Amino acid sequence: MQNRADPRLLDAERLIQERLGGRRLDFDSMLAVSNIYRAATAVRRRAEKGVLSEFGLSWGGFTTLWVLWVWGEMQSADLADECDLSKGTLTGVVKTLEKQGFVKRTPVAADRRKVTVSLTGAGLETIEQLFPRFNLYEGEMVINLSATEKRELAELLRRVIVTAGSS
Amino acid sequence: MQNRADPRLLDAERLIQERLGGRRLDFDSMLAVSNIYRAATAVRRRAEKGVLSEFGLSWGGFTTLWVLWVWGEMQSADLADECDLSKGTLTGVVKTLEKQGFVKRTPVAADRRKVTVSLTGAGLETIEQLFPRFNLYEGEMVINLSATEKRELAELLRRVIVTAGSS
DNA sequence: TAATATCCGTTTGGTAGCAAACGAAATCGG
DNA sequence: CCGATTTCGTTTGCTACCAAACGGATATTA
Repeated sequence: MQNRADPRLLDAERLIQERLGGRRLDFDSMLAVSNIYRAATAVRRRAEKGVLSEFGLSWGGFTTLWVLWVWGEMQSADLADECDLSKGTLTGVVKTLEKQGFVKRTPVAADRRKVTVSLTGAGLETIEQLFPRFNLYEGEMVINLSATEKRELAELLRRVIVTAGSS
Repeated sequence: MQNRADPRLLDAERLIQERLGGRRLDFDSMLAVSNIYRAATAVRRRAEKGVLSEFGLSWGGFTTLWVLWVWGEMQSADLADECDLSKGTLTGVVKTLEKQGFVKRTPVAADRRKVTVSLTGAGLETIEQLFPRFNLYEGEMVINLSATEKRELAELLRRVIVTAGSS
């Protein structure tokens, strides 16, 4: 374990080990989990400040647009699920996107409790313009990883998602 | 690349490739970045629903308590920095923690613009009880990773943090 | 088929989070 | 010194997010 590889982040980690080293703690898991969260925050902030703000979109708004683009028209509950948002939150996100003209809601005739959400023309145009640029940002953020490392990272995270997600 | 390793998550990924495959996109980066975010959400939710809610703490509140535990009394700006929160957000988190009696704010005599934040006795007791349990949760969430893989994951994420964080 | 239970999206009430404006306090320049 | 600038933490206004309560619509069952 080359523990001195990156001088920028490990100082704090070493301090923590000194402070808490007396206790029987699982440092490997601690560092893995806390870095997941820190990385996610950094990535989100960068994307929001960069591309997304130009289009007036939050991370959640972008995700919703993107899911609708890939999957097409969707029922509200499924959309919430796919976007990994509670249904209450999704209502708000869709409301905002509707105001912006990116999305439209359509009542389902067969079951009047239900609603489907779909992209408008403007929404489609926006996501088609936006996504390639977003993807460039993604590339920048993992620029220090080789292709193999990216796949490795994705695979390791996949396992965490499965474990942590099955609450 | 064994792309069929985990049947649970890859279906959507394959669909995406089918839908977007015609475009010249960087899928490796896309999957790495989006999995970072999904993993972070899963991890946070699980921790909040599990241990943290028992102590009436949010993720941010926990982080703040933890940082104060490791680093000791801190000035507000440094604390915000270390917790990776804006100073405005930190004011709110500290206000909540203060209400709960976990933390106290002390004006700095030498510079009356400044304030230091520190754990109260109850705060210290709480984090000392809480952290080992939180750490067990962390362990559970990466239970499907070997020790080497955990360190690998932490290291890959460290590089992402450095790149994405230097905005 | 009427009462009950379940299901669906929205609303509500709360915390969290950010950026930008703010006001008080310290520092700097002349 | 004294005015202008910078540096703090807080406040403000906004979006996002969740859980739980809600109310209308559909299913179930007796």
